[in-house]
Amino acid sequence: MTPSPVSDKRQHVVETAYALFKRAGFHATGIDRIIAEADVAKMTMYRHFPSKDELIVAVLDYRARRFDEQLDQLARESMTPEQKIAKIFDWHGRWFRSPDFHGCLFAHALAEFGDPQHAVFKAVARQKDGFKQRMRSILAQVMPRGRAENVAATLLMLIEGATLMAQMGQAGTALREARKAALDIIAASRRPQ
Amino acid sequence: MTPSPVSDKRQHVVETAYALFKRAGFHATGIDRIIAEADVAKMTMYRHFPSKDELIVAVLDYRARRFDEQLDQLARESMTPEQKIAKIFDWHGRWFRSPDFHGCLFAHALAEFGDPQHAVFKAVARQKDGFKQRMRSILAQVMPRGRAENVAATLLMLIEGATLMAQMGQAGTALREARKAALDIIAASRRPQ
DNA sequence: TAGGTATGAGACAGACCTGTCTCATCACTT
DNA sequence: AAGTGATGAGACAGGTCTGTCTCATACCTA
Repeated sequence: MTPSPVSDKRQHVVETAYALFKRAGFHATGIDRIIAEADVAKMTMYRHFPSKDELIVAVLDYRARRFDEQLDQLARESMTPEQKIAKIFDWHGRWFRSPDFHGCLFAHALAEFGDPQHAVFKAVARQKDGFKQRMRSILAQVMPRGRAENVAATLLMLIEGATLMAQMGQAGTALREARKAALDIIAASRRPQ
Repeated sequence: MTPSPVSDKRQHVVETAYALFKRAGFHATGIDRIIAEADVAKMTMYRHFPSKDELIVAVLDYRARRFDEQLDQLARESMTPEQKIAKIFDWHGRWFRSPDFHGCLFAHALAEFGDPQHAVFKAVARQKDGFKQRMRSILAQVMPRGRAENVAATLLMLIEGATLMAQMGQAGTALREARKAALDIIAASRRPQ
C-alpha cells in the first residue's frame, strides 16, 4: 500500500495538466501531451482518472481549493468588511499581473463545456457559487441578508468582468475601476453603525 | 462570375458554423460537422476560408456586425444617455433569456485562443473595444472624457460578468443588479445639467 | 454554342485523439 | 525471502482532426 492515501503521481499529473490547460485550453490539450510533460506513463494517469473529463474536474477542484486557501489567509489579516473586500480585489490585481496569467480557468472551462449537466460545468458552478457565498458572508456583517446576496452578486460580476478585461491587456484600469465601483456599491448599501 | 461579390454559400457556412461553435465550442466543432450541417462540399468551404481559424474570425466578425446593428437600432429609440445605457442592459436581459443562449461567443473564443498574437484573439479584442467605445460615446455627453472612459470600462465589466452569471443560470439577478449598479455609477459621475 | 466559374462528391494523407491492453520492473511490507 | 501494489513503456484500436486533390456537373455569360 502507498504510504499516503493520495499518490504523489496523481497530484503531479493534476498540477501538470493545470499548467497545460491554462495555457492552451482543455480540448486543445491532449492526454499524450499531459503525460509527456508530467513524465508519467499513460496507464498511471488512467488509473487515477478514468477519463479526461474526470481529470479536468480534478484540476478545477484543486484550483478551487487553492483559491479558497489563499482567500482564507487574506481574511485573517483584515478587519472591516470593506477592508476584506478590498483585499480580495487587490489579490486579483496581483494575480492579473502575475507572470503567466491567462484568465480564469473556470470561465474557460465554462466556455468549452457549456452543458449544465456536464461534470465540468458543475465544478465551475460550485466554485463561482462558493466565491459568491464568501463575499456574501463578509457583506452580511454590515447589511441585511438579502442585500448582501445581491451586492455579492454584483461584486462577482465586477471581478469576472475585470478578469476578462485583464486577459485582454487592461489589467490596470480593470482592477482600479472595479475596485472603486465595488466600494461605492458597498458604501451605498451599508447599514450605518 | 457570381452576381454578388459575397457568395450565398459563404454566408450560409458562416451562419451554420456560428450555430455550432456557439453550442459546442470551437475546438470541439470539426470541419466535417460544419459542412455536413451546412450541406456544403468541403472544398466549397475551403475555397472561401483557407483555414478553420479564418472561418472562426469570419464568424466572429459576422456576429460583431450583427451586434452593432442591433445596438444602433436601440440608440435611435432612446433619448438621454441613461436611457440609452439602460436599453443596452435590457437588450442583454432579453438575450440572456433567449431560447438558445450559450454565453458570449467572444468570451468563449478568448478562452480557447488565449494567444494575443492569434487572429481570433484580435477579433475578440476588436469587438470588446468597439462595445466599450460605444458606451464611452454615450457617457461622454454627461461627463468628462476621461471619466466616460473609466465608467464605460466598468459597465463593460458588469455586462461581461452578468453574461457569465447568466450562463450559470442566474440571468435574473445578474441583469437586475448589473443594471442597477450601472445606473448608480453613472449618477455618481454625471455632470449636473 | 462555347467557355469560365462555382460547386458537389468523395477519396486520401498524415497527424492526433481517447482509451485499452500487456508485460516488465521497482519498492515496500510482511 | 516472498508477495503485493504502483508504475513504466509502448503497442494498439478505432475514431476524428485539418487540409489537399481529382473529377464531374451545373450554371451563367458572352
